[in-house]
Amino acid sequence: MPLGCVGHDGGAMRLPFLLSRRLRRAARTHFGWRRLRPGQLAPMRALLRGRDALVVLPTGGGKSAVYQVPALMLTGPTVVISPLLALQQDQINALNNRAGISAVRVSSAETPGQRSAALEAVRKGLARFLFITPEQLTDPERLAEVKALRPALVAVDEAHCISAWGYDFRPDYLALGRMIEGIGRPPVVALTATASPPVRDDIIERLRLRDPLVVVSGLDRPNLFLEVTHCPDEEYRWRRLLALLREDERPGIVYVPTRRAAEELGERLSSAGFAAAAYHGGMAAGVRERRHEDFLAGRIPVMVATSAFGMGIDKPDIRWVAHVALPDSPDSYQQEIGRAGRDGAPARALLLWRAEDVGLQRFFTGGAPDETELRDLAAVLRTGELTRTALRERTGLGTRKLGQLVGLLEQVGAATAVGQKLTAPRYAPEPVDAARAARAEAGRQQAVQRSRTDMMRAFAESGSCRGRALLAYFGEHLAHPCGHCDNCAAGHTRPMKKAERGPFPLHSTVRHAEWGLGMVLSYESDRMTVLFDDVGYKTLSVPVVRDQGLLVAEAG
DNA sequence: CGGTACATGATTAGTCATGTACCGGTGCTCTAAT
Repeated sequence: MPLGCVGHDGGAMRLPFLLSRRLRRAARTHFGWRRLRPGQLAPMRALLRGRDALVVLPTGGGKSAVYQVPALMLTGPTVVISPLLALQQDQINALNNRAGISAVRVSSAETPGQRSAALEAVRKGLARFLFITPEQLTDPERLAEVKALRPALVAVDEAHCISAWGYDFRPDYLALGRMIEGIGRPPVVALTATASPPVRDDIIERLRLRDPLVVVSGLDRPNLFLEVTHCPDEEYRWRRLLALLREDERPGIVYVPTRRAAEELGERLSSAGFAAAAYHGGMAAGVRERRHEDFLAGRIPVMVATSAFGMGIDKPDIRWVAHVALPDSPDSYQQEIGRAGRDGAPARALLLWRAEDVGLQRFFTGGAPDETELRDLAAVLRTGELTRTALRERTGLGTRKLGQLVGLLEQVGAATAVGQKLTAPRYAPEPVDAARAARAEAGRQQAVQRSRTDMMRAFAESGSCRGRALLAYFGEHLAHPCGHCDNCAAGHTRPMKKAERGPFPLHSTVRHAEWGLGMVLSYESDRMTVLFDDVGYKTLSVPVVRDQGLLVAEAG
């Protein structure tokens, strides 16, 4: 057992100074880290005291340390819930390379024998970290095995996946809160590099965090120069990309919206004499792995990729990130450009966009779910407890669609999980009402997603400080121009005067007759941006708001 | 939702306008055939 193990009620827990000292000592002894930043220490102290935490720290800001250091001071193993097997493997290797620390995992990549060996190692105290995916925890047996290990801490890595993937892609993410309760509900820490206010709310609600300490730091990246160019056509976009490649050092990442674009642009760049390769989710696992490694090792200096290339790229010297299409949201944009310049040296983020790019994002957002399919599914759920396979047979729905519809019905109280089976809860609404409510819920989610795309476009079209606009989106206020964007460099931006602040304080709550409650995020010349719970981000004219009394201040 | 690719038709030689089919991201897991 490592030095300085403590229970949640240890006397020293109440003294922040002593606690910080012990955390620093543990960080030095076990990991060789000489200092911890305030954004790391505060959540670590919270966890040791038994309090939940949500930590938003940029890539390379030492997120893993936030759970790893307290993990070694607690009397029990830490369960790390992490979305990608490749990412898990990297983290496990990193931990196992430290003397005296051992991490294992349970996933589809292990044989049943290896899985029980891993659990046994944790049970005996030989391994301190157990890595696992949400999908594994849907198995009640697996859940019970993990619970029996009596974990002292749960870390949810890349927690924004709950919001980004839970609703339509990996539905098991939505049930994480219940699963964590199922393994005994120790303190929980959620970690991510980027989370706008609605995403934070989603994480807190979905994980069922209790009064979490929320720590957001380092969203502004002064060494990252933000540039946006509107491209009237594809030819112009290509020429601007070539100019970037000729001017700038490697390595760099070009983000494209489709798999085909990744392959085609990769080829085209190679033919133009650049050492470029493509990366997307449709490639064979072996090829993907090799390209990932080659990029990390510097053998592929330019990667042309879809959003599949991202999490787990632990490379400090990426000199630029270019977007050859408008990202679906500032959330994705921030996440993707954040991979550049992690070493602190100057780096560029170049967005080459066309208005035509928006259509694809609209498609990805999806349309309204079918009312009849929802109603039929809701009715079938009322007949008893059924597996997903049985549900697919009874309704004729595909795996993917079934997952989406079940997720929606769960949210309106018309579906619930019992072990691995699904059914309607006791007081479930009538199928007709359930279907209507589920459609409304889907509509709300899609409205919020569309508003994110609108904000991304507004960011691209903006003639004001981009750093400030991006931070405002994430609910942070920057009084001065950022000084690291094209508009600042062109001298278009200046500090905000008091008079430019509008009629409501920043971050105060307001009510709109139609859109309901919202939070004031920013003022920019005579426009203001408000984030509404039900419809997402909206930009309003301050004079109109003033003259027509569109918004009313609300307490809270 | 909107772009691209290709077909069609009006015409008498290649081109152009219009119509239409098709496509589009992110990963876990288990199973069955080699």
